[in-house]
Amino acid sequence: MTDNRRIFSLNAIPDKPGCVIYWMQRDQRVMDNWALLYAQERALASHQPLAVVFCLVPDFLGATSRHYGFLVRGLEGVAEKLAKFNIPFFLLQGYPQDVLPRFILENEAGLLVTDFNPLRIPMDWRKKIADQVTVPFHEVDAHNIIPSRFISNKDEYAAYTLRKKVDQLLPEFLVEFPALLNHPCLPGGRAVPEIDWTGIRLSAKVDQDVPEVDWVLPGESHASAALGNFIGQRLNAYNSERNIPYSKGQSDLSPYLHFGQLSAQRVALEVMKSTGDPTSKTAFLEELVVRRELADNFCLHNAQYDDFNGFQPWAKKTLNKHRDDEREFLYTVGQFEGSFTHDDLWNAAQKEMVATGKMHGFMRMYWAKKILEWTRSPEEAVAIAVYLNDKYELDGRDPNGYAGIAWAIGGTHDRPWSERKIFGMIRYMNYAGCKRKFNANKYIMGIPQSQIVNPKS
DNA sequence: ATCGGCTCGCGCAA
DNA sequence: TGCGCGAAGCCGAT
Repeated sequence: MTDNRRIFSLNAIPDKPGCVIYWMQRDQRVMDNWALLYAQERALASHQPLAVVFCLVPDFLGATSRHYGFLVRGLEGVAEKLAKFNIPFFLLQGYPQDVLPRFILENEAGLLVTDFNPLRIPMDWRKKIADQVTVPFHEVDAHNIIPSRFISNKDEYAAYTLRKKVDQLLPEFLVEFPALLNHPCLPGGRAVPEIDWTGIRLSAKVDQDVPEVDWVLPGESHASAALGNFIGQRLNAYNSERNIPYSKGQSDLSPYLHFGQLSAQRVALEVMKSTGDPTSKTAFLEELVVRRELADNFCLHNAQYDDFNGFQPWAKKTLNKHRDDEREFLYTVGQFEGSFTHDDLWNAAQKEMVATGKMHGFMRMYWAKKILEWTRSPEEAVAIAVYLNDKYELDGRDPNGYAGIAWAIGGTHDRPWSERKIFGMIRYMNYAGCKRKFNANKYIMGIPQSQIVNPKS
């Protein structure tokens, strides 16, 4: 049974007979998916068919072919896998509010289920759908181990305030998943369509200037293999290697977690089961659980999560005080995008992101803090960091990215430090500090070359 | 090499 | 009301 603390009603319509539809959004996988499990549970209880639907929006929130390719190839695997469970998959093209209500009517649905996403646009879609449909509409948090709406009803001040709640609740929520069952009946109203996957990829009206990458292969079977590889090969050294940007010490699972092709709960279960250095396991689980779920909490409760106005009062005050400080270097967004700063370490991090779709976690902090230092205002810095992150990172448009940028530029979830130019009391980082931690030149020399097509001017 | 101070707000203990 | 504490910081003193 799905824990009812995972479920949130998006409208007050009472139960109705009819098939169950899972509108898949953020959690694009068949296994280990609480939203799908709940939808099947409800369908079986009322002897009804179950269908999964995904709405592919025409411009996908400014995503590029890099993201679109990863998404669509992953969905192709979802459709194949669902078919083995006798669950049909429908791909609707258009905005949810334009295509989903009609689909629900045509299939004479009795219940609509979706997954959880705290970001502005998906939240707005949910609201529009809730206003239009005449069936009960339930959201299931399939992304967080401890459901975001349940663990806290406010914008947590720092990691330690959420960590306490995580430590307390984790044993209740970090449980094995029940098996998805072969579904006994198919919806009668509508034939399961053949989907022209290649045609969909080629016809997408997305930015074609950022190519797909080949170091990380999309889909939940590749995600599962990547998890096994990390636990078997690299988890043991995670604590000592994770902040060395050329050492492959990180899990590299974030693209899978972002697209929901891998469940964080599955990752946590497998890491807990593994034998290995306990310090590494603890350090990894801190990032996977506390940091990741803190980012969802931040976006859920702070509507201005990608904006200067969303910073803490002390941070806004100190940044305001230093608005007119002299900047030694000023760059345009195009100069940042093309890696044309005076700082070879910064340029290397930017090139890594452009070429691979994943900048090393430690470098993301340095990268964002330098954008603050080299632009005219914190507003401009946030806008540039968000633009570049969302365009090039495979895990762009994710709460983790917004929380990370707010941490680096706006001191969110961090503490004040001693006052200095431009930064005020926001934690400072510099080149010398990086050199103390790792061989900066080795990182710079190891970055693949990349080409920017049509940078912003 | 290691340690404390930097500075603010929280949440808990007293 | 006091006190401990906080993602990766830096800097200066020992």
